[in-house]
Amino acid sequence: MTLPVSPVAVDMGLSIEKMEKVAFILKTTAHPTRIAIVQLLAAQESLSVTEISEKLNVEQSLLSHHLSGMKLKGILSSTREGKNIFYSLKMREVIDVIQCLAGCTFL
Amino acid sequence: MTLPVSPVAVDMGLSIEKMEKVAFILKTTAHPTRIAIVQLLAAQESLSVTEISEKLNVEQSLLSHHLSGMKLKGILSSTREGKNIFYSLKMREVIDVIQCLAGCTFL
DNA sequence: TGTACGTATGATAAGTTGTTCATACATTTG
DNA sequence: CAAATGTATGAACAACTTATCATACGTACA
Repeated sequence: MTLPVSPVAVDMGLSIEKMEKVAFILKTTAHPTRIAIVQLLAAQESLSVTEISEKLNVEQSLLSHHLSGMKLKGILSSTREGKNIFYSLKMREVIDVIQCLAGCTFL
Repeated sequence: MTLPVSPVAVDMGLSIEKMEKVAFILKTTAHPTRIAIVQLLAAQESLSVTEISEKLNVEQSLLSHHLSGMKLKGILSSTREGKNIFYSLKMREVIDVIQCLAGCTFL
């Protein structure tokens, strides 16, 4: 899981540490449901769990697991408003990452 | 693993199918060693397994598994030259994906 | 206060990925 | 053709991720 540190590897633009962080973010995003969540929140500023659940047709508990994981890892943020919890995109860069790949003609 | 298809979900910029493909590529890239491989091949055009193994200080067999996975998934390509096999980057878009995230100030 | 609604959490099952090791295959060279 | 070198492969296991279920928590409102 971690890259063995070698003197040579360090000299490569990205530090070992940064590669690990990038991998971490990629991993956190690498799932169809989570990509859909990002897409939704790229267009909407913020949405409640129920709204997301309905739009994506994903069961509440499973969605909640995805959302809290993404929050934990800094991709989303959330605030409560009464009974609802609204999620929104914190790390907006992931939109670009997805757009970049989505733009590939061969996909 | 797959996103349940709902009429609403379909109307979101990226099709379900495309989200799955994007997720697939992200997953294939989401590992420190594989990010390092991409970084190396972004700078070098092509490198043999031994060269990569030495630069990254990763054991031959493990590296081979990573490389053939990435090849299978269309990210790398390879050609034999004598005893050596040279790998190079086929899907160059992944460079941008990594660069994009690597550029995040907060990482 | 109790009931309903929205959301989170924890356990567990199921599936996938990463690692290691031993071994096999391909190519070159003696 | 045997030995050496470079690379791939497959099995076995460990580590992680995803999905599901039951249940708990927080808030509003009768």
